[in-house]
Amino acid sequence: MDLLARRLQERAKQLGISNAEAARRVGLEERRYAHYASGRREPDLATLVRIAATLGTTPNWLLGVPAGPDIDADVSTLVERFAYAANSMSLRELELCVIQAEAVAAAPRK
Amino acid sequence: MDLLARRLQERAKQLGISNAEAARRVGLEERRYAHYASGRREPDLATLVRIAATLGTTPNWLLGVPAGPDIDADVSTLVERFAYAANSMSLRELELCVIQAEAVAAAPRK
DNA sequence: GCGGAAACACTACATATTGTTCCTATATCA
DNA sequence: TGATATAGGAACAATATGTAGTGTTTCCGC
Repeated sequence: MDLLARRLQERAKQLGISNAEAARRVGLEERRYAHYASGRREPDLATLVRIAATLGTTPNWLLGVPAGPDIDADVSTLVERFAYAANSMSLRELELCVIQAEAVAAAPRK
Repeated sequence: MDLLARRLQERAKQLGISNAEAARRVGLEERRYAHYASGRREPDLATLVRIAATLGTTPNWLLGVPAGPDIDADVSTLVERFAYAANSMSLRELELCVIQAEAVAAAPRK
């Protein structure tokens, strides 16, 4: 399986949507998107960018390019997801999410 | 002119090399690379990644994807706070925070 | 149990796009 | 002048893509 395909599957799972739903959101025909998600075909660059934007990720992540040199890949991926989700929130909601996260970070470890 | 083409030209200039030299470094035939650098053709995804790596950039930059999806200053400040808090969390905790944030973002507005 | 919708895999083919070759032109330098 | 390097145009065979048809499996309401 191709890396892009795995990432598309993974991202859909993260968002809790089916590939067909992802296709609809991106504005592509189901079958066409299914080709990308199965690794049989590759999208052109403009389509890649649109898919990444719609799914709340970046071409870098879809193509398996590490975000930063020193940063932990898993952490930065999760922070990116948060940053994207932040755009769909009101400022107040975002603030509450951050407060909650800071509380989690400050919670005593066992 | 295509964006990728402009970025390739810009990057070559930054590195102080010709397009032909860039082609050699990436390991592509001059003519083929020249097509990318002129916007007449698009590379496949694997080639794009290789070009980006060789030229010391990323697919995101070559495709013009902004570093951070957020634009608002208040939003990016809060995201930064989150990123800082993320360092004090376990990966699992961070993941749960992100899932929670995504759920908030996806919740219907009144 | 049954019908229908949804998701996904496989095949096929006309079309569009690419990789490559051949050719021309300009600039630089020995 | 001759040699070398870079850049780009035109054209064609090879390749990859978009789309359609078909079939299978799973799930859900009745």
